[in-house]
Amino acid sequence: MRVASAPDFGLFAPEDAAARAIQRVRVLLPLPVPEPFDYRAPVSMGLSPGDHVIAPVGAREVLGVVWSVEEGEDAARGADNLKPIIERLPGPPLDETARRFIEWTARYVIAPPGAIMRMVVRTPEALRDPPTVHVYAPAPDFDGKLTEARRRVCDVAAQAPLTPAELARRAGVSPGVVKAMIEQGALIRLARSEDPPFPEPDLSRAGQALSPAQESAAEALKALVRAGGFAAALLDGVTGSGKTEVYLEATAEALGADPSAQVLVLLPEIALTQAVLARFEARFGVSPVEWHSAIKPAMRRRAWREIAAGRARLVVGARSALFLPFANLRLIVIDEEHDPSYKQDEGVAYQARDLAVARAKLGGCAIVLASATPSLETLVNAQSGRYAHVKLPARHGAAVLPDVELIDLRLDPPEKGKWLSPKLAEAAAESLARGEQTLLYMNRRGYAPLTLCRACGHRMQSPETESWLVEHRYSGRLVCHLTGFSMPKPKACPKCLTPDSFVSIGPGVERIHEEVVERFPGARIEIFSSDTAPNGEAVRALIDRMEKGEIDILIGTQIVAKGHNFPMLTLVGVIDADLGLKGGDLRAGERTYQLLSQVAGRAGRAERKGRALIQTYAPDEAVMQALASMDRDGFLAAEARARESVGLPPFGRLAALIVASPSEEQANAAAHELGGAAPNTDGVDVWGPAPAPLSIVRGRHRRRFLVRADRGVDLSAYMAAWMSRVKLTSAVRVQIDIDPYSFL
DNA sequence: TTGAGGAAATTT
DNA sequence: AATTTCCTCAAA
Repeated sequence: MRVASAPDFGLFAPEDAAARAIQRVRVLLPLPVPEPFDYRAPVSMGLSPGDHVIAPVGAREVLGVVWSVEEGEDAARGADNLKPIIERLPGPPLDETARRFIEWTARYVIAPPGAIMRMVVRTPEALRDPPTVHVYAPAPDFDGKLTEARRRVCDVAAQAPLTPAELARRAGVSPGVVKAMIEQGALIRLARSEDPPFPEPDLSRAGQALSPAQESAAEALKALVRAGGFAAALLDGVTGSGKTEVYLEATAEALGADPSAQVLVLLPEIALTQAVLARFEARFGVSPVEWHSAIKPAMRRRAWREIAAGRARLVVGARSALFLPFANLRLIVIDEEHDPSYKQDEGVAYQARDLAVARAKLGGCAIVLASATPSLETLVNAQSGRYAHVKLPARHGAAVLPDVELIDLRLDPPEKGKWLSPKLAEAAAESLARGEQTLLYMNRRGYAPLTLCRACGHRMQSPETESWLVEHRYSGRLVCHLTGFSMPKPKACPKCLTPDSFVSIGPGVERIHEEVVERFPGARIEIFSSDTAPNGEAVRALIDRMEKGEIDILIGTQIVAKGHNFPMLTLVGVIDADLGLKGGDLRAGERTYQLLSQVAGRAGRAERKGRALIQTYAPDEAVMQALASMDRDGFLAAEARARESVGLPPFGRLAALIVASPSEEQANAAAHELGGAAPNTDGVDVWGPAPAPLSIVRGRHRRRFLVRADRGVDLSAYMAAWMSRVKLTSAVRVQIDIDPYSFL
């Protein structure tokens, strides 16, 4: 604290000159404020852009990042009114690429930059030196006598310094012995980091032997990596073609480029299992650094610190890993790039796959998008030459395409109250008789999607969203699959009070199970859904039983679509192929093709040809025809033509805007005001407002706009301009979703 | 007046 | 996002 000096000393007091030497720093805080805040800091703090600091905000102290620094007379003027930076944190600064990525993302998704910052920064602890524990090693210069017990403690401690409790336990002596040795100086204290660096990937290991096709694909990707700078590639290969081994070679190439090079592999959240990590470990001798929602805070801190320092070289994570503060990212891999889980719909809405391409561009690094069923967006980019198109044909001996047949439910309907058509039931019986396995795919959890009162026609609905409650018969509850709301199934209709008046309409996996048990008494039948296998352990146990042939018929939701290969599985039956096509979603056809071709692909190996039977009421639909002939490219070409003709993505842009308010009138008023304020621009269509399909969520009434723009239009700028024209009361929330995937 | 309780404004 | 301030309503 400076003491006010007398006027006659002022001119000469050196601390006064020092005090004037201040910097004005702009700090981006992880708060939803529109711009970085200004603070002052002494020049001696030596701040520069990217540095992490603690700054006062109101009564709080918040972690932020220095965005820019100004020095000199101009900067000092008026800076007295600014609050001072409290502290500069040690630890590596956020590099320029990371900072530009935050700005770019904020602009693109129309969020305040601080909202993006909140996804990047963790706690100040991740920036301070890691916590340490005290461990003890034998004192080299200790010359006192050693008893037998003490001798043993020294031997253990000489192997590796340990905590007193560990030393005592491993040496098999009482803690008192160790304590006395410490007091007498026989052991010396060392500090060991609780969060040590992760072990380095071993690049000297050879990868798996690659087929000639894999070899040339790997070579193509390695060439892109070696070239340096931005480059994108679609790695396009069917399941079982060995895509993982190919991108692991590109990973090795990138890591080998320089000793601080980092690689990020993004996977759909569900794929982050031990099995996948094991493949990385087999290749590089160490487990990669993991990043996803289930990682605990202590590991999060450690991973963040090591990634920011550039010491964590290989990171595998879910979509949120894209916002980690990489110091020298040289390659991004997006596995299963078509997977819808890369799209975040809530809060800050973003498509991690698209942001990753932007991140790669900003950082001048390579990006590989891998899939057996690429998204139309990516395929169009590959075909137009913006991305390299690296194709990988099926490996000999791997799963071969099954024979796919459509079952026209109009001509071959199931009996009343049943869901398996005679053809499918017969095929399952044959498969059972041969001792082979059957998979029945039904993408709906629970027993029945609708519970109806026979007496008055009342539908059981979720109180918040008014969507139907799905009956779960095993738990005896009615569940809303959108919000998670659940209630016990009532004894009587809540509307007309008639007891036992409910009828269950439509099938879910539990109902299919009921039917299959009735049809095939004695067969071993199980359900595979997130209800029967809620965690990784249960999933593994179920897959294990299936692999060992302990299950004859497995009834599963889309959880079965992902990567398991069951050698004895020869028949796949899709109960209701039309389910995913309902709702008029832009990508419904694409998603149905991806999901069903993946499910069908579970059937059969080279030595046992598989069969997939797809039940549909619309066998003439392009998706169904494409599935029957397994003609992926034909289907995508038709889909592309259809989208191009109406200017939908990827041949145009889309944005959704949802206004939500607790009061319906307020929501309507806000929607009306927004509707009137929409700028009139060539090449932009604004549709709406309309009540959102989920018209009430968490007690808020929702109104929805959909905006379509030609490809050349800067849709983010359009939406931002639109928003700046209206000032809404704070009770009304507006959510903008650039390139929406969910149309609820 | 006082004080909940909730909406609105503020944070550099 | 997290506080602080402002505002309204109702009881004393």
